[in-house]
Amino acid sequence: MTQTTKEKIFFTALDLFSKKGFSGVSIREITREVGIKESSLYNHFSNKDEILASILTHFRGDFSKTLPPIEMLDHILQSSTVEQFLKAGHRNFKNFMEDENRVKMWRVLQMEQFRTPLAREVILEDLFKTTIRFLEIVFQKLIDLKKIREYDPKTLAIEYQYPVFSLLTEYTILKFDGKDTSEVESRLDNHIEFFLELITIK
Amino acid sequence: MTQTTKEKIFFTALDLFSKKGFSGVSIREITREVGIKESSLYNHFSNKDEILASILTHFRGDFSKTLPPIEMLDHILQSSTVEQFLKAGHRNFKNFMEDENRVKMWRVLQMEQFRTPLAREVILEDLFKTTIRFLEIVFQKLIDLKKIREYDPKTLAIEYQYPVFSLLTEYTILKFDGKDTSEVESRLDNHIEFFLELITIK
DNA sequence: GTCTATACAGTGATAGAC
DNA sequence: GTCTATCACTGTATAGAC
Repeated sequence: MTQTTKEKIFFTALDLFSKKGFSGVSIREITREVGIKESSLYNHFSNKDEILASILTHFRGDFSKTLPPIEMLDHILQSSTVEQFLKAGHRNFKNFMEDENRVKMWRVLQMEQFRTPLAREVILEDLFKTTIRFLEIVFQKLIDLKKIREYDPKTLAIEYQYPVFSLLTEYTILKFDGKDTSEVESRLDNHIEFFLELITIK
Repeated sequence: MTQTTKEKIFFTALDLFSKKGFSGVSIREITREVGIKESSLYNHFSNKDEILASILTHFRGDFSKTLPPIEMLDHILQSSTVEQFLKAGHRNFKNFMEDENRVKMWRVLQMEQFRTPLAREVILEDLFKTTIRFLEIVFQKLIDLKKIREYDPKTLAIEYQYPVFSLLTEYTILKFDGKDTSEVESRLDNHIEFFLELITIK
């Protein structure tokens, strides 16, 4: 639990950025919280923008580990039912977002999306494109395995994943205000049930 | 086309906020662009926060006009097919977002969602809740009219609308970078087709 | 790797003349 | 309703001692 000064700066900045936005937080405020002088910060980060870039890159690295590698897919898909697979994916992502630092990174990503090109890249490439491409492969394989009905795999990927993104947006806002999230969570369960029913061969 | 000073301040602030975020824009920058002195701005808005509140309230009012009043629903639903109804709604919203000021307000909303309680309220209440409640009533009526298959209307509302929100997020980012949006647009068309196929009585 | 000291332009906002 | 003048403070960043 012993943090280096650089780590302290990183997590303090993450916390403040996620509440007030990048431009709403000053170097003075970060260093005051960390307990060092402004000038000391520049021994660890060359400027304020580099702290933000470091946060976004960190999120990117973390997120890339949530999807199982394509090589393992065949094995996973053969040894589990579609329901098990989708629910495991759901649990997996839920675990990912249960880390409060990930939630903070998500908020920073949302707030910086029109100010920072890297934020847009992470949203478009990592969140949207990579996830959809992965699911497209999954559904194609499930069709080949005759585990689900024949359907355009990309359409299935979008119909499955896009509601999840919106539900996550709603969830994050509710959580931020400390409001009840049980309805959104049951909507997500409901969505998965609905989708399973839809693709199941009868 | 003759704008009052207050309007000039409003639209200049909207433009700048939508690019740099609220905290990234100074009163000086706004007034320089408008062509007045800083002190003159305070004759029209009591402070910087009031300009933001005015922008969010404006969006709220505009958006509330996009959904037809419930009293007219019976007439509309009886005199059109489900396909016509959904596609008209789509066109309607597309027109709404073709106004560049609305796009800017949307961006401000996204960026301010964790800094400004009013932004969260607009997203949760106006965008999510009101839209879903409206669609829930629509689908219930369509079921009663035997125009679509029997299904939980709230689930249908969510399955229809939530992908639209995500597609809109993606669309807005692509537009901001001046990138090609034709794929996202065809995904939206595809989603509507998919959903229509799903609820149609065969 | 931390500190003190310093630079200096930019911040939101107000008082009061015209 | 606009201006000039001014306020006290905050912004990022650097130089150089320890």
